Amino acid sequence: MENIEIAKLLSETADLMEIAAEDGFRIRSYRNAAAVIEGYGERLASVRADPARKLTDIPGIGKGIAGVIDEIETRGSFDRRDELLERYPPTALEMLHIQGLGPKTIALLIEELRITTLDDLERACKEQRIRGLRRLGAKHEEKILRGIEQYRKSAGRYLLNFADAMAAELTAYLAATPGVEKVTPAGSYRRGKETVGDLDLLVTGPGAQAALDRFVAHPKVSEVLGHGENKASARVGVEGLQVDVRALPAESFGAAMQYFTGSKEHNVALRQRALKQGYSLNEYGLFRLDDESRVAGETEEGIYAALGLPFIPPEMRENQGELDAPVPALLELADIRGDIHMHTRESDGRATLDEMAAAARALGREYIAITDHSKALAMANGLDEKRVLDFAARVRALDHEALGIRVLSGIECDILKDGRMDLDDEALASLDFVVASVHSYMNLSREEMTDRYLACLENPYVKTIGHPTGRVLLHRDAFVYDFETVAAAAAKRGVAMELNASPERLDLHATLLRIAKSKGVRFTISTDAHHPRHLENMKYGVKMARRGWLTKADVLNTLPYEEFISSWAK
DNA sequence: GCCGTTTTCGGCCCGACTGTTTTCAGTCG
Repeated sequence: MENIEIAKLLSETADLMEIAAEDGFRIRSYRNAAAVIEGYGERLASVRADPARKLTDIPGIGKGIAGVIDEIETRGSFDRRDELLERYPPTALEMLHIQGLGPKTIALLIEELRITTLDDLERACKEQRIRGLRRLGAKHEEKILRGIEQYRKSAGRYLLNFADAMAAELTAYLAATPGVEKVTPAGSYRRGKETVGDLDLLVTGPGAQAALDRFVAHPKVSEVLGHGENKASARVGVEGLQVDVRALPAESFGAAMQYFTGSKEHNVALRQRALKQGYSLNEYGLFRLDDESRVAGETEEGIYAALGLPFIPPEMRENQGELDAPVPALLELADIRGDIHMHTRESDGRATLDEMAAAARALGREYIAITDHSKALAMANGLDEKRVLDFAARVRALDHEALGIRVLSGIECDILKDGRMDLDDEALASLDFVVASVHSYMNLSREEMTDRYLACLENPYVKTIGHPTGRVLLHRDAFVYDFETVAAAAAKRGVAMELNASPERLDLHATLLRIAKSKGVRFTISTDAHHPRHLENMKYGVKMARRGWLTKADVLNTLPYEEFISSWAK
């Protein structure tokens, strides 16, 4: 079994244990073990197979969990999980994803009202049966209904990194079929959308149809939805992502790529343009209207060129003016030189400064900023003024030559409710780089939140605004405030805005990037890594930047170290 | 459950808000 699947079983069981009100520390151990396993660089199966090694050598895994892993590897589940699943319906796990519902309330709902499905729960709220329960009232009914709505809205969507991993695995698998010449993902995944509903893979070559047969036989396929000559469709993995694989002839491969990459709106605009020029465009090619002869279709470039257009990068294909504007030289991953928002064990990260630096250097970064949380985030063990000063001195004393990478001392400082910084000026002045972020009071009124950001921009030490809208994909909506006013003020004050590259955030998103750019804002793109492997998420940030039409010149951490530092001088 | 040791048990576990209370449990970050 894969590490990720083992981790999932452990964290699900931790959820159930919470509903069963078991010991909190034990639950924590399960969660911690799940996180460790998910991030472990090697399959647990190979550790188990090696007589010279033990699972308990892995920090976070002791005798108990090691036994559980053995059980999982031999029979796919373990006793404690099975017992809990008999006591609680599977929906119990789903209910935990609803904002405002926690384990105690869920246990109460199941025990007192026999609620087993989301529909049950919705009905109970509407029939005002929740308010009869201990400690619960009318406000809870409203809150739960809102939570159910939000949850349903996000169901069936998947984060880009999840789609990315699945696309990589299936593309490699299909490409290994004899006679397959090309396998290319299309759809919203190729456009770099932050969430995707399904995954489209296009296959060409004499072995394309054999690839369809191989696809439906893939061990991760859980349900075949359709399997014909030219298309196979299936749900993949425990998560149930729908994947469509299409077999295509080489002569229309480019047309199919264009067609299936979308967006629908971009394609409509492109077809209208073709008609005006005397052509018809469909998924088989570009054809002359008069004699129906094929003009292009083998490549996407050929189609755009025949229509008198430059190649339009997939990330721009949203019908947001891309057919009428010059195509900018979009940012590339290779342009990125620094990663200037990340965490270590000083607050809520999982690795040390040295480990983060080494991982960043391995990815080719020239500089990083360590930006742990400030003290307002007590749960993350945020730094107070004294710890900040100590940390700044420690970074100054580092041997950057020996590290092979420049390390900046930084902080992700909380923006307090009224817009003041969580740390005093002396502490902020001691640091090289200050990211200012909102982590509390997220439901302020539009005016209050706007004023809060405007006040924060007055602080002379703030260099960039971290994850400026606070959205968490599939989970939490963006804060409400006057973005244009704040962006204009940031530009005026010389404060950058962050594009947070974490696949759970991707904040700012494309539309806001373009608005901010139009106001003169400069950007930083950072991973907000809490683990060395998160540093690789930079690619998602770059994707989003491209969706926002950003070029190298818009992004400060494309600058060489010395220029990056001096770019903040006002 | 795991971990660490001035080792084999005791520590791990913060702080604020919300909604329901009438002094606090539940949830969230």
